[in-house]
Amino acid sequence: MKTLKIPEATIIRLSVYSRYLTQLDKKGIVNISSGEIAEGVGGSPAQVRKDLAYFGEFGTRGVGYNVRDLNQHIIRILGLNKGWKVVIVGAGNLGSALTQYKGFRERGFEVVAVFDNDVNKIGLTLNGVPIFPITKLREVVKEQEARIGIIAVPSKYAQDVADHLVESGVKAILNFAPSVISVPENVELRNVDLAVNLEILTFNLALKKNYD
Amino acid sequence: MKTLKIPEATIIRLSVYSRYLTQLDKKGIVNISSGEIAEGVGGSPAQVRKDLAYFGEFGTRGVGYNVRDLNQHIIRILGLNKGWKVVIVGAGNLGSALTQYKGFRERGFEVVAVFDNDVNKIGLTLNGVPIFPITKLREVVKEQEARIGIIAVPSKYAQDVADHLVESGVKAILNFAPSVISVPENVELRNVDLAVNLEILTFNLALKKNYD
DNA sequence: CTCCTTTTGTGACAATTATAACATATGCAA
DNA sequence: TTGCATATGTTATAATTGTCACAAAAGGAG
Repeated sequence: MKTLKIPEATIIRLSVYSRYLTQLDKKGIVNISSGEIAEGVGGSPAQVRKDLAYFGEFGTRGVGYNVRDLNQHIIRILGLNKGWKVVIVGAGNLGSALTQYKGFRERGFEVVAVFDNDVNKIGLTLNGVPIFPITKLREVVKEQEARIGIIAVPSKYAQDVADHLVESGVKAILNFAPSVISVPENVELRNVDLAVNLEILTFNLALKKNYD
Repeated sequence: MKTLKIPEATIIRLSVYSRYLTQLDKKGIVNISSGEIAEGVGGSPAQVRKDLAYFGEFGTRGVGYNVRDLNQHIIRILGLNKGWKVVIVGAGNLGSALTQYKGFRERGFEVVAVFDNDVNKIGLTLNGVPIFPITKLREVVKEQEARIGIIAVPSKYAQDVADHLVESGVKAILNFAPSVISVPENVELRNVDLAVNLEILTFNLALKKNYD
């Protein structure tokens, strides 16, 4: 179990495995093989085993894996057993949708606050999550001990918001604004560019010329 | 210019370059070097040149690239010059947000319709985009010649919606539901799992143990 | 207890992707 | 026109990631 240099693709797959295992667990399935996992998520058995092998030995030779047990291991590997608190900046369409997104809670994330400048929104709640003015960011982050910030504001404010988040003590940022932002290297940053995903699709369509 | 086997990472970067070039163009900047692009998007000059080299020679040695010209080339490479029409299935929080997301239009995508089962939503519009019942999917897709479908429904309906989209003639699907779905191989599929992105962040935080 | 089947974990190999180095082309100045 | 500075395009090299094959371990049957 050497923990250095894990491919990001492996992390993404582990996340998918975990989701799948959660499903199986709910169905009452107890045991599963790498081959069945591969089939369930669309991959190869060898890949599944290799991904897991980065972190230890979780199966039994000749038998396979215990669904719940393996899922617990993956959840721990991904750090999801810590109950992360998340703040979202931007209560527009996207910010509101993310705040109410059930998929976050299901995976152990709790959105504790949303921030916006719009005086008409401040004081309201989204699904029970309070909307604060941006000026309260630092205070709330400290008080709630939130470690993750999500940026859901227009591009031109993204860097500014990122700076505020960093200054407030957030350790990881998920940026939905389609702009390049920079943060200190002790802060994790990930960009989700919604348009880019469509562009990859159109590139492939254009390449294969099968769009009509 | 051999068009085979382009790394997906290259496509993602091209998309980012293009966004950056659009910014520069608006600022009136005419020329740029691979080094400046690299600095602007956070990469290396060699990487920028290599990415472009997959598709041709767009620069002038000793000089650099013409901003607008290069951007046009990339836009063409990504297939964005075709004015793609998009339908979104699911008018919940996420579907609504995506429908009104300005970033799509800025990159040449037009959301022409949203579909939902909720009778209270049908007939309404989101930012001018009409909401139809799912039963109208095929008809609208055909009529509008939409080629891209976005899935923004709960996981358990995702596969079903995907089947409907494929049956309606859509050639590419962007799936926001956190579930594994399958489509015929002549249909492009891409998954955007919002929780996975947070999980990659927490994995890195957990690894570095710098979250407190 | 031994053999046989099954499925893991791993080490060797192959493919892919990124980095670096360099030769080539361009523009400018003298 | 020649030489120099600059920045591209490309080839070679390195690093990373994925695939494959197989030995090792477990469980069950005889």
